Amino acid sequence: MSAAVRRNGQKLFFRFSSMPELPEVEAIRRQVQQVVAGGLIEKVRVHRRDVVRDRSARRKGRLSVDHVGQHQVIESVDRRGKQLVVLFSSSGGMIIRLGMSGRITIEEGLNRHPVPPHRHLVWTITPPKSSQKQIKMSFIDPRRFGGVYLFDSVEDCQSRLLTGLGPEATSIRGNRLHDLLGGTRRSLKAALLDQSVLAGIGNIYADEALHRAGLHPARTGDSISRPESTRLAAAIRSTLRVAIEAGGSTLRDHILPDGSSGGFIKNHRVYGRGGFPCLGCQGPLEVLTIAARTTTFCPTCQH
DNA sequence: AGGATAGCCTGCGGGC
DNA sequence: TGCCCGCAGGCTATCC
Repeated sequence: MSAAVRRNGQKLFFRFSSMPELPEVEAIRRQVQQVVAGGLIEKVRVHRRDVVRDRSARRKGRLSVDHVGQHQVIESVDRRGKQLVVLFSSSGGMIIRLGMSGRITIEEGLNRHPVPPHRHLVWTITPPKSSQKQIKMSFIDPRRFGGVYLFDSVEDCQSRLLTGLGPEATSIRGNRLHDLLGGTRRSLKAALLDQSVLAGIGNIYADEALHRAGLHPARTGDSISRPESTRLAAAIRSTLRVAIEAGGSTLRDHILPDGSSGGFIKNHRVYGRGGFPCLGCQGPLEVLTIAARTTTFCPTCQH
C-alpha cells in the first residue's frame, strides 16, 4: 500500500497489493469512500466480462455497462466482512470481492493502450466538487478469485449476496462466539475461516488470533469453554483493531540503517514464521495443514 | 446435513 | 541462466 506517488508520469493516489483481509479491505474502503462518494460514474469499461458475476434472472445474458454503474451516482462505500459494498443513489449497487489478489486503484489520467493485463474493469468517475479532477477507478485481479457482484436494491443485496454471512468479526463478543462454535465438531481454524460463522477472518488473522488467545487451531469448536471463547473473541477484536489502525498492512516495508532492504519485517507473530521462535516462549513455531490451509502455531503456548 | 475436499487461477520462488 | 514444479488461499461445488 502506498499513497500519492508518481509512476510513469501519472499521479497514482493509492494502490494496494498485500493480501486483502478485513483490515486491508477496511483501509481500501475508507480511501475509496473518501474519493468517490457522491461521484458520478460517467463511463465503465469491462475488459473481462467473467469478472462480473451476475446471477440475477432479470439480467441473465444481458449484461451491459449500465449494470456495472454507468450513469450512477455513488452513494456510499461500505464493508461487510471482506466485501466492499458500493451503493448507488438509485439503491442498486455492486459488491466487490478482492479474493486473493484483487486490488483497487484510483488514478488520474489513466489512458494506456493496450490496457495492462488483469485490469478487468475501469470506472471513470466525476467527483461531486467541480474543483476535483475526473478519476479512474480500476479493479485489478490477476488470479480472478475476486469479482464484482451486482444487485438491484439493498434488499436484493441482503437476501442474495450477504445472506448467510456471520456477524462481523470486528465486534464479536465471547458469548456469541461460544454459541457459534459450540455447535460444531470442526476445528477452530476451519470454523474461523468460515464466513457464515464469522465474517472477515482469513488465514492470517485466524492464526494470529488463535496464538494470542493461546488456543490450539485443531481444537474442535464444541470443546471451547466460555472463558476460552471470551479470550478468543477478545483476541480477534484486538488483532483486527490493531491491524486496521496500522492502515491494513499485513506486511510492512522496512529499510535498515545501512540502506539495505532487509526484506520484509512482518507485523504478525505466527503467520509465515514457521520454524522461527515463538515470541512468547522462544520455542520453534510449528506448521500444520488444517482445513486445507497452512496453519502456524506454537505447540507450547497454544492448547 | 455437516464436514471434508477439489478446483479455480497466476505469480513467484526454490531447486536443478 | 532458465525452466519446471509446487505452493499460496477465498470461495463455490461436489462428494461422503
